[in-house]
Amino acid sequence: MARYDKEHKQATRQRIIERAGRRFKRDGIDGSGVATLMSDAGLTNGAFYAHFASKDDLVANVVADQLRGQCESLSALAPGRAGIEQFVRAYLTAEHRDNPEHGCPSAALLDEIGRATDATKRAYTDGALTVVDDIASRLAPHDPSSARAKTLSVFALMIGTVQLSRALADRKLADEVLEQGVHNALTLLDATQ
Amino acid sequence: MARYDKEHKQATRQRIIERAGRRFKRDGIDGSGVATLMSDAGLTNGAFYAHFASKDDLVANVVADQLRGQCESLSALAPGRAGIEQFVRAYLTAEHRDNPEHGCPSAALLDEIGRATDATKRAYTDGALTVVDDIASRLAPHDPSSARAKTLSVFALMIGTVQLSRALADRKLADEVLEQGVHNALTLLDATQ
DNA sequence: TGTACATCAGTGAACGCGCGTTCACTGATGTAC
DNA sequence: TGTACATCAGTGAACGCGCGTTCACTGATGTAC
Repeated sequence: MARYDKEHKQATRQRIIERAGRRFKRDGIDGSGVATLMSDAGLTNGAFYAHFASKDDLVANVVADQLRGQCESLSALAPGRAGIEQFVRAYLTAEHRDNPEHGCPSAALLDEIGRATDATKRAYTDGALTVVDDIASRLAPHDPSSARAKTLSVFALMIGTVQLSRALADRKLADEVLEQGVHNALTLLDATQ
Repeated sequence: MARYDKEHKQATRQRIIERAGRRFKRDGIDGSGVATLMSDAGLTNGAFYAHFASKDDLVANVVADQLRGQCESLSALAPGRAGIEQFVRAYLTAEHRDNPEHGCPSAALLDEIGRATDATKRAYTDGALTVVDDIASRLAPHDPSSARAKTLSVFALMIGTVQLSRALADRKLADEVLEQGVHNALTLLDATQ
């Protein structure tokens, strides 16, 4: 049960963070207990505090990790505006709406993050800026900083759209909202500010 | 302690619903316990089940009530597009961001509503459509149904913007997002689809 | 080479607490006589 | 008019349960002799 090579504990920690990300996105942060999170990672509750100082500490780490993952996935996109459009269209799908556990952490958790600790909000801010600056640099390679606010705002539209689509009990209406979201996101991206 | 006129119990029920709305918007649904909700209404926990079948039942009623309130507040707006612009500008302010308990239920709770019971999602859908159809009829008095999807999408932008602004630890950036949100919401409203 | 020991990731029971929910009871008031 | 009773909104203690957190312990392995 012990004396593993020194990467082992790190790997376990990372596994807890990744599984917790899925669980949080599915059931909410307040809706996910430590015992469940540890069981998701194939461990028992007692081991949790060998890896994290508190649940809040885990939350901040999960938020940072989720946005890091989102940022990495951007590198698979086509360069320039085509890649952004690809991203927008993939984001605003019924598949994303219906599978929050594999989706965007912002769409699943943004209002809970707004009520979270400062450490979590800071982790969110840093991670979101990395994502957004990556996108902004594709949109306006010569002046990415001016594209930052615009990109953040388009991102807000995308987040709100998926959340709204998840909350609507009428499937047809929920699909319409996604479709209109694609149209509006692209309109804003192409608007000359 | 009893034998009140028959409106008394209804008034108490309504008071519970209204106070619970504020508490939910401040601390989240999962973050608000029944004992706290009743204490907010000046009562003790035991009386709760004389008014509601369960916490879920209260949640659905609160969601319906909150959207009804939002809809009523629309009647104070100027007629036509000017009223909509007024609404958008009031919504996307630091004041709204910093006082969720008096603000929009969608901005505070939308991702939790997406994980709630079907009854709650249905209450949300019905209430949101009433709000949105009211706005759509101001935008396009002769063809409100075609403006519905567009209005829902602008509403999604506004919701996402306030949530993002609440989650960002950098105040200046959070303010920028609101400002850009106003610009983009108005751009979309004026776009000829 | 074989044995005794140190290490330490993980176990699992327990802590006090608040959760949603139930229920026997209270006590102020309207009604009946 | 005065008294006994029925009503019923609200009380507050208790239910079992899961929460976040603590801690004495386990046991497989690497190291020392």
